[in-house]
Amino acid sequence: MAKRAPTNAELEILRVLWQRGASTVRDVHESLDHARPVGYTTVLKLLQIMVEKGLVRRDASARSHVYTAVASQEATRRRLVADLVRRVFGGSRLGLVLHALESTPATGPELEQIRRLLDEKNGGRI
Amino acid sequence: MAKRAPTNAELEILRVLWQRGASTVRDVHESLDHARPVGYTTVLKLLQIMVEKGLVRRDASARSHVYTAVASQEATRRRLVADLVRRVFGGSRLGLVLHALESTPATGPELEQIRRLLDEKNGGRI
DNA sequence: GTGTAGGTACGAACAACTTCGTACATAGTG
DNA sequence: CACTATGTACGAAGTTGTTCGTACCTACAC
Repeated sequence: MAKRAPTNAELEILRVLWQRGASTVRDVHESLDHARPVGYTTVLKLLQIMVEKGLVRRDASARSHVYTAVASQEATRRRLVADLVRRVFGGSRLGLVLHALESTPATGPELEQIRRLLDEKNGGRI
Repeated sequence: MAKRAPTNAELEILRVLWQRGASTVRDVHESLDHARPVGYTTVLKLLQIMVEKGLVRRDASARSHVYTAVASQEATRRRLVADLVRRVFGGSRLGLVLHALESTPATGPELEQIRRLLDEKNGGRI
């Protein structure tokens, strides 16, 4: 492991890669949120850095290199959530859960979904 | 608002202020986690910056200035969790809740606590 | 062949964070 | 008074993240 967590700009690029799958710089550049325009070479540079960090893999066999996310969105979320838990909740994952539950809108279907998940967990344990 | 979120080093200082209440630079410096030692003037500088950012208030009436956290720990947590939800879960707070629940250790008492909170929320509605 | 469109590489600049050295002020002690 | 201990202020350097300009390469159309 020892991989540094993705930064903000890197996360935006990863989001594109997770959604589109393997992509060229151009693909990523065009798929990026157009609300905050960013230069083509900026995306290129970021992807190069991300290769060095081990966040993406590069296939350079074609003229336009093709990039793929190394870590899954789920794994990355775990990583980032764990960081937050450590930094902000003193390492207590339960702390985050309770906090998140408290400030979550209590619409019926959502509560249902949560309750279902809880039941499953309970079912798993004896 | 428009306040920038506290950085890592700032969070560590805030943790001390929340725990100890109003404190001098020396207080904070000594209470800081000694695992990663940091210079006295570093803490001072950080506190000065935090005053500018509006993260802490300073009482300069005594020779040793006294600093107090402006935002509560709870409010700061809300802020940071909201940032994470935006950056990592595309703004879906429920996404975070489900994620956090899934990767939370399912010890009995904890599940109980969560269930109780859920019941309260339900009671609140309707 | 020549030119152009589209590609990569890379250096440089700026901003934010973090750290600390150094300068300077002042309370208190002998 | 002189010295020391304890404060604050501030500049500056190192690091990381982000952005982009510029240089250079090459496929392809004419």
